[in-house]
Amino acid sequence: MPRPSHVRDAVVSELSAADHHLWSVDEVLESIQGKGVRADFSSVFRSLVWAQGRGLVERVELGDGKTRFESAGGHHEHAQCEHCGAVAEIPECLVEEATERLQSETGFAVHTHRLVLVGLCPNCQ
Amino acid sequence: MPRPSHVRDAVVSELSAADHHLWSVDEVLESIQGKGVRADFSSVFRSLVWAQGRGLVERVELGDGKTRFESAGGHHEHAQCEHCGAVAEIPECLVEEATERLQSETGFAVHTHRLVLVGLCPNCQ
DNA sequence: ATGAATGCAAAGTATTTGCAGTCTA
DNA sequence: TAGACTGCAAATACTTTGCATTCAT
Repeated sequence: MPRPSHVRDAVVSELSAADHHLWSVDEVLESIQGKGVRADFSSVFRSLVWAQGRGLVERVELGDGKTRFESAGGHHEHAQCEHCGAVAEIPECLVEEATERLQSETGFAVHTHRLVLVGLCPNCQ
Repeated sequence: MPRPSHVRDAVVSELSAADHHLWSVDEVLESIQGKGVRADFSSVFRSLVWAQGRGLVERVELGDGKTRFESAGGHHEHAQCEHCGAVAEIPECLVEEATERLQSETGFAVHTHRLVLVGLCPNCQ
């Protein structure tokens, strides 16, 4: 019988609170610790993987070597500032329309995609 | 005065030979070693970084934690098989058209992007 | 007691760097 | 000899796993 999981609870709650905000494991850890939750990196990591398996959160790879997570929900893309690293969310999906065409052209059955737009955020321009 | 750089030469030659093929550092290393070139991982890595700085090759992040390189050239996207890892090239760019619109919507000055389509290749379907 | 969640530490994986040795001009 | 390239090894940076401990049932 499961024992209450304060870490898991805090992690899931944290991500669903800030919709579509991107979190690295460290950020989640610091954030919930700041709220008084006693937790460890690996527990947070495992909670995130667990939540991913349950479809609660999604793993996002921006290509900078750090894994991030966000609450699962409507699909969207991300734009990352190449100077300060800030990430903005782009509500619409730019790729969906093209996947059918791609399937016939390449033979790939495209299930999903990862798109990161890279540039300068308003502050860094 | 520079001394002849057999590693650098071999690396650049290897990448430009197979146009737009994606190479991990290890793959480049094994490939040129197979051709009798004596080389080390770090030399190959540094050659690739050097070539990137000269605009000869581009670094490609597929989001699986392995850095890859390909010869620089016309922009295109990649599709990766989620089962076997095979990568196919997609000649056209699906995003270009949208960047202007994004700039006005998000304030980001988009310089480039990373797109990876993920699905099943013909063999793995 | 049982079984699951957690913390700590160690192992993994891949990239990046320091530095001494090598080699050509 | 000077200066640049190379190889080896160590340092980084993150992610992932093993295992003993803790805790509510």
